[in-house]
Amino acid sequence: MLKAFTPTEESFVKQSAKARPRSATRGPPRLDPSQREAIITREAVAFFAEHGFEGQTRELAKRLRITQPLLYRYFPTKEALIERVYQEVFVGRWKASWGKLITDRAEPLKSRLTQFYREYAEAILTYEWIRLFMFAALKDLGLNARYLKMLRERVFEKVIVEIRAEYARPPIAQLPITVLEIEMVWGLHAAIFYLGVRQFIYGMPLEADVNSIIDAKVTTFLSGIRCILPAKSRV
Amino acid sequence: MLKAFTPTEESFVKQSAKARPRSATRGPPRLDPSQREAIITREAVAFFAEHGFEGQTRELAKRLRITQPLLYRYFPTKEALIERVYQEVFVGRWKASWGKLITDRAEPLKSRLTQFYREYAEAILTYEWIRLFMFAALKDLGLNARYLKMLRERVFEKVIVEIRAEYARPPIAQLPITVLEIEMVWGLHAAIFYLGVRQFIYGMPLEADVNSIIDAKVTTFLSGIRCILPAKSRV
DNA sequence: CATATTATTTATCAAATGATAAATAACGGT
DNA sequence: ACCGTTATTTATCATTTGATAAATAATATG
Repeated sequence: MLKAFTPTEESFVKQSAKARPRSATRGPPRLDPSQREAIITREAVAFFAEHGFEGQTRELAKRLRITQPLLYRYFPTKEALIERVYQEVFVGRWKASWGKLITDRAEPLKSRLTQFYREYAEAILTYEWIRLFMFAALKDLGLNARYLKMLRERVFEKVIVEIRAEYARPPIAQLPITVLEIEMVWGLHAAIFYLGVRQFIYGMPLEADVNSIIDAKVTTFLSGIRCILPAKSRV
Repeated sequence: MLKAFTPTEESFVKQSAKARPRSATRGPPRLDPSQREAIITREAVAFFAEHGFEGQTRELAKRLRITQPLLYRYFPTKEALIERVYQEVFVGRWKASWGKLITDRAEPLKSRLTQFYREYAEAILTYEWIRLFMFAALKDLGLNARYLKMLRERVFEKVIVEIRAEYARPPIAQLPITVLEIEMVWGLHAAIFYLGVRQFIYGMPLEADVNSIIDAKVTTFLSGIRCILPAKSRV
């Protein structure tokens, strides 16, 4: 049974003039294509996050209160819809401001890192992001390789550059990033990501506040990384 | 032991007397049921680890060089086969000796922890274990909830008990395990598990030796946990 | 109101997929 | 060497599932 559509949903979109009292069991009438597409995308994000990409188009359509062939008016294939979901979540939730946040030496290093990881955690520690990322990673290595390459370039390497500068170590142009350094940053990243795994894949609610955990992890990270930085440059 | 036979393939099993030169394109003839079942299980572990549990029985059969209906002679349903895979990997690779290893106070605490996590890492940091665990977790929360409950009881709590004892803190019967304590142990566990995620889900080879990483993580863990242990008991 | 446009549905296809039943053939016992 | 047992295959079913084409109906426009 189609549960009578909710007020919070798309019910009021495009109910322009006549306040048409549609038959209650029926979905909304002819929506504007751009609206419909947005609605489909939004629901697809939630749907595939829950069921994985093997989730069936018919079930997705049912959740949308539309028929399954209508999906194919907006997306040529299921794969195209999934691609759109990727864009929406992995690209759309990346904040362009993060690069400058990390490298803004007007702020103390620790507060920059804390701030960045708080924002990053807020972006990725969601049911959708974590599960979709894991589903995508298990499905094919390509997508995640791209994402993690970006993460390394835009975050990991920048973080190490800043740390080197902070502690007066040789710049990476002079002494390339070491395995130990990158491993430390991976460790910090892993700790935060794993909070999402615990919550949204293992289904175990976190007992502590995320921001406190992040603050603690960043502190530990910074105190730990001093031990493995390369020797000071003797200028 | 099931894996006792055959270095590489099932080719030589049961080629008893006559050394029958079967047509090369054909699979082996009538295998002993217990052997066949073991072979199917072994291949199913690899197959589902690669493709997830939506992997198709026909493709699995092809890899086994048998026909698909033969699978149903050994396992009533696909679900039963998956259940067997769970058993084989998650139950079968758990070592009963770990409990005593952790609590054996004849050994120093640090070497006990290092030894345990080295052995545990050796068991779970495999393509099969990591991916199957993640597939299972994403599919339904039930299985992993069971596993993680076991992990908490048989490892996490024991570790905290040992640490409390080592540093002369109140026993957990007197002062229950705190959120911070369990969070620290989770963190250590996460770090090790994430090594597997990087390798086998993200497809990024590790640049450092696993044992060295574990030693370092255990060291960091032990130095970090002293700060968050409850106050000493004043007896 | 009449008509064109098009968002949406209905009907349906073809391939995939888990599962079953009957036919076949390899092996062991006598 | 024969024969019964049974491991294995062949043939096939019933759903499921991504996708397409045609029919329907809501909206805009004149």
